[in-house]
Amino acid sequence: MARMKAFDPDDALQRAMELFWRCGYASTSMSALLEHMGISRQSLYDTFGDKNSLYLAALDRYEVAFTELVDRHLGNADAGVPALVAFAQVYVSNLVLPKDRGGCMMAAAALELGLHDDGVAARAQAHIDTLEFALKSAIAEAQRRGEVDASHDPTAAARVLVAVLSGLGVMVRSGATRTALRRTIEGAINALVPTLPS
Amino acid sequence: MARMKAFDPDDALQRAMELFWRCGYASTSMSALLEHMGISRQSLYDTFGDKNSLYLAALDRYEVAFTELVDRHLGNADAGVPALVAFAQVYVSNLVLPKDRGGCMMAAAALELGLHDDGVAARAQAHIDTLEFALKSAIAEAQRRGEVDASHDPTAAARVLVAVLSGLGVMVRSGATRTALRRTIEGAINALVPTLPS
DNA sequence: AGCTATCTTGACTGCGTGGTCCAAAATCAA
DNA sequence: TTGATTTTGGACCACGCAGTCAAGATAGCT
Repeated sequence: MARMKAFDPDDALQRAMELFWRCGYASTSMSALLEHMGISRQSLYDTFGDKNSLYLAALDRYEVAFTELVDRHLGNADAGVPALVAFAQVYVSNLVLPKDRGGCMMAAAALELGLHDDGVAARAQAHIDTLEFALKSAIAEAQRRGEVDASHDPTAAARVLVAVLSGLGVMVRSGATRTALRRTIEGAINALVPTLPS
Repeated sequence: MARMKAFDPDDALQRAMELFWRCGYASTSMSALLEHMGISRQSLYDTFGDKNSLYLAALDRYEVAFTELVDRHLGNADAGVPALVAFAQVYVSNLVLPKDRGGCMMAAAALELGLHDDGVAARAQAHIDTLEFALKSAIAEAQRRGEVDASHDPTAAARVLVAVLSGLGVMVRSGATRTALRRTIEGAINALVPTLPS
């Protein structure tokens, strides 16, 4: 037959995601992508199509990783408030860690393109729904386990938490420190899902 | 002397702000700005300098209008929970109204450029500080007036509310409806600043 | 009227863009 | 070896970009 692919498309996509994540869509040039992905121009277009397709693929890859993260922390049926707090910590770390204050790629995508690109808007909406459902489930489970007052509405609390987490993505790019983010999300959890004195 | 300026620089800047608001920085071309501002190329460069300066000026104009809005609702010394709720309503309207789901220009600016442009990051930080301070003051006043339990920490609550409001800007560009936004912010206020039964 | 400062129009310049194409080199299987 | 197929690199294209310049029209002032 013929020659095998010499580069790992998954690695290349990962690299593309990193650059899109840091610089957004419009400000990321194909030349910069080529350099950062470490493959040739021809290979890129053959494997991923045009810039838009590559971006959407990168966004999907981001979402897969995000969903895994959510599942790992909140997927278990017995995930209560401690799991929720742990998830929040990791979420903040992921916002701050990528090199330097990377923020949330999906939030950036929604703000930059959501208004004009239905594909991006749909993905952002799915992202939000995923997060809200996982949070709602965790809160409901916490109530079942008696950690949280049953009078709270898990859906409403989850909705607010999603907004807070989305807001952190904005704040981190405005220069907010890691501790500021942690204080914010901890304050939100304390107010929205107050643990009962046992 | 000489001929008077034939166009109103303030109007022109307002127009520029609208376009930057809707399309962001990188995706807004000077040609599009010329058309939307309704002035000639030369006038634009003479009056506002290059693209970056124009953007920062537009951002400043946005912030001035925003600060006025905040002052109008939360500036009075006797602004309590009702004023806070009213402000939230107007805030949501402003997110949704500009043509179609305009979102928050400052949030978009922070996400698109905050990482690479210190001027933008500083403005976004100032925006957040302004909002947080006004909210904190209103919450503290509400406590003084007995509307809210004094055990709450106004600073912490204000911080979370800022995050929620920032998050709304992300959600609206993901396709969230006006009612979804209102439910979210109302849920946040109810949880963070619960009005005492009188 | 004459002067002067501004506005408008349109052409122009580099430059960077996304995207295509080609050819040589490299690598696999038969 | 041969043939198929991918990789790489560079050349190339049309286009849009931000920004500049010059010439002419227009308006206020003395």
